[in-house]
Amino acid sequence: MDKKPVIAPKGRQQPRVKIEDVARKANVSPATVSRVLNHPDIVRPELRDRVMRHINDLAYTRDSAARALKSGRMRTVGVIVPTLALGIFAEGVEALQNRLSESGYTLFIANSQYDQRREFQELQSLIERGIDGIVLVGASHGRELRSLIEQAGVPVITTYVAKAGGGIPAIGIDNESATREMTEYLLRLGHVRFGAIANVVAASNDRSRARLEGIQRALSDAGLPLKPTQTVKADYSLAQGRSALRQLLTDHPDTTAVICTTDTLAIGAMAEARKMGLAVPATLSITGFDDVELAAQMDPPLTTVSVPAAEIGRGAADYLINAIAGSPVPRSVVLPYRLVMRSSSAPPRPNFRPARRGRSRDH
Amino acid sequence: MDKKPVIAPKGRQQPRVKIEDVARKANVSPATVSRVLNHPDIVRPELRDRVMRHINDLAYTRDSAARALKSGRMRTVGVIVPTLALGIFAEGVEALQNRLSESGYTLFIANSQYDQRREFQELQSLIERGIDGIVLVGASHGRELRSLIEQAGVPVITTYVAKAGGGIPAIGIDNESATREMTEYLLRLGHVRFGAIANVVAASNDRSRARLEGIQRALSDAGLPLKPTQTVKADYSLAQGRSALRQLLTDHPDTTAVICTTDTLAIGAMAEARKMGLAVPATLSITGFDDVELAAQMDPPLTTVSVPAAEIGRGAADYLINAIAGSPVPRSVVLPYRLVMRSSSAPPRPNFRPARRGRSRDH
DNA sequence: CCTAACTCTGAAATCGATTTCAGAAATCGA
DNA sequence: TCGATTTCTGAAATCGATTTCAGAGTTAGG
Repeated sequence: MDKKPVIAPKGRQQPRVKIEDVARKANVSPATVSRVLNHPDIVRPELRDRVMRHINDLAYTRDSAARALKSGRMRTVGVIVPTLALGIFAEGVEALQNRLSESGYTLFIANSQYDQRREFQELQSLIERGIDGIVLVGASHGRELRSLIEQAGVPVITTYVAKAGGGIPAIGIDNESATREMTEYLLRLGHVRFGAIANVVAASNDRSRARLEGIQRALSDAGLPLKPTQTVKADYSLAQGRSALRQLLTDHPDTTAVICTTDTLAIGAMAEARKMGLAVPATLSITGFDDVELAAQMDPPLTTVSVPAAEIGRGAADYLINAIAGSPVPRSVVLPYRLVMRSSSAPPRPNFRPARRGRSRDH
Repeated sequence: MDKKPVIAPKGRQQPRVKIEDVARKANVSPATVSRVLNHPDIVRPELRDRVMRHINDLAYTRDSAARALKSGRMRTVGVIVPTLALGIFAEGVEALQNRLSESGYTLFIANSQYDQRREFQELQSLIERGIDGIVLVGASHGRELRSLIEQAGVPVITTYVAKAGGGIPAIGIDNESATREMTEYLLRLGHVRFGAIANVVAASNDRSRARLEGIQRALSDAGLPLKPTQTVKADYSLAQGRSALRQLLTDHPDTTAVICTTDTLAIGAMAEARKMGLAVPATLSITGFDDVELAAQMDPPLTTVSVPAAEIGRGAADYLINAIAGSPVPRSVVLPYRLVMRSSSAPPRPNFRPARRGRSRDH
């Protein structure tokens, strides 16, 4: 007689209430229930309330699959980051998610481990899922990835960089310019013997590559081009920062300033410097990039570049929300970075000093 | 007259290739194409290859909405973490995502900012999305949240804790036992004047609360119960670790061991200790919890408890995949933590030393 | 009081893939 | 060679919500 199983064997206990159930209870058609939910203003208030009551009574929620199928919109956005282990990305993703959530979107997350092939696969999976928008990191993507995006016709934005090729809009900072400024600052302090530690091992890490280029350019412009051995490549671990510094100082013991493309590397370098008995900044100035929470708490506090990760995340969310809605969107957004001068950097020891306007500290 | 806009204003350019298109090209029925994709083994190899070729030619991908509608499975899992800013959660989420991805699942991510109301809202949104499984953090959840889960009939698992109430399975470590062991270790070293710094400000942070209880229990058992002023409550920031230590030492200048419920707090405490001119571990032993990457790189390296975050993430993924498939699943999984003794902890200065078997270091 | 102009609601088609059911083709044994 | 299995494929129903189209009901104007 009654069709409801007394107790479902294992799976869903209730067969899930559907729009038709609500319609029957409320003595209206499914169409009306749908209207109540989607266009409340075109339903007679009295009727609307009655239907609403039954919706609540039955705790009805519409099936998003059916909804998506009919409407063609999933109300879903995907993001692919290299890794979540880096606070800078975690922060951006968190901001992204928060903003999307406010607008009724949900965020799919995936990570590529700095591997372009994996990025492509994850993107494929996301597109199959019917996402309405996609957030990427950086400008270096395979061409097949770009064509996949284009073919799918999904709005996309790439983050943490100021511009990306292939007509993809970007939101982020000008990485090269940031390290260029940082390098110029160190030059002004009077440094002449530089070293760079860059996590450019991963092919897709164009942020660090741009940062390295910023360093190189500034130094070339100053007539102090970096020799290959003055640049140590690393991945993004703290331990690599340590070994990189060791190697750098082995090759160039007289280095007075080390510029790292990441705070993690810089913190590793500082740890190693301490272990080697080198005073920072008296003997060696060290700078980082990202301004992670720890940077300010180091001893000495780390000079670095602050990246507005949360703002990038929010901006990416806003961009996609607008793009999906068909609203006009900016081509690209360049956000300001901020050089944070702390005490891990100082003029070099008064030795040979071609400083233009460096003030000596411990004269 | 004609309803189709000549050129889509902005959105999808191609009408998206559907299964029927593939079927027509390949001269088979949609059913066969579907079978090729879902049960390749029941289709004649020759035919299967032919269909496959056309699938690739047309770059066909099935519409997940339609798929989900028909099958009732979204192949989607949701996770709600307090925050991604903590490496320990980011690591777990990353492992979770990787494992899910291997099995064709996609991960929805949301964060609660340690707010139970927000957690509930995010869960609601995820459930409306039709997720097949949900991952939570910790055991403290509102009862309405639990009933929502139950009513939705969605498999759930909670993480980073050894057990949770309300019949919810858990995968994680025994937090209380871990700090109890840590405290006992410090007792064995000969410490008698303890302090604790715990991030128990957020009501929902039962991990840190359990850790604090572990400390308290061990000390009570040793006849050295912690006074209220020997416990400083904090949130999860590094800066709070600093101020907490300062406050602790203001109230109890003779403290010789400080146990923190988080590495972040411990690192903050170490920074402050250094600033105050206190030698670690000679004057003050400090311990943390989580074993973040930085812990090992500190000076001195931090004694802490290693939490298998990646394993937790993977385990949660496996649990849900099985639960969704209807396979038998374990009730709960308790993973081993690992006490990592590094040099931030040592016997107290030879002062008054009731050590049972502490070896003196600098005799 | 009757028709015109609206407003509101319901029936039914639709989105795209999956799967049951049954029939066609192929394989096998006699 | 013929019928009995077995294997494989296709037609059609189905998942649940949305939305068009048209008709029912209501109000207003003449």
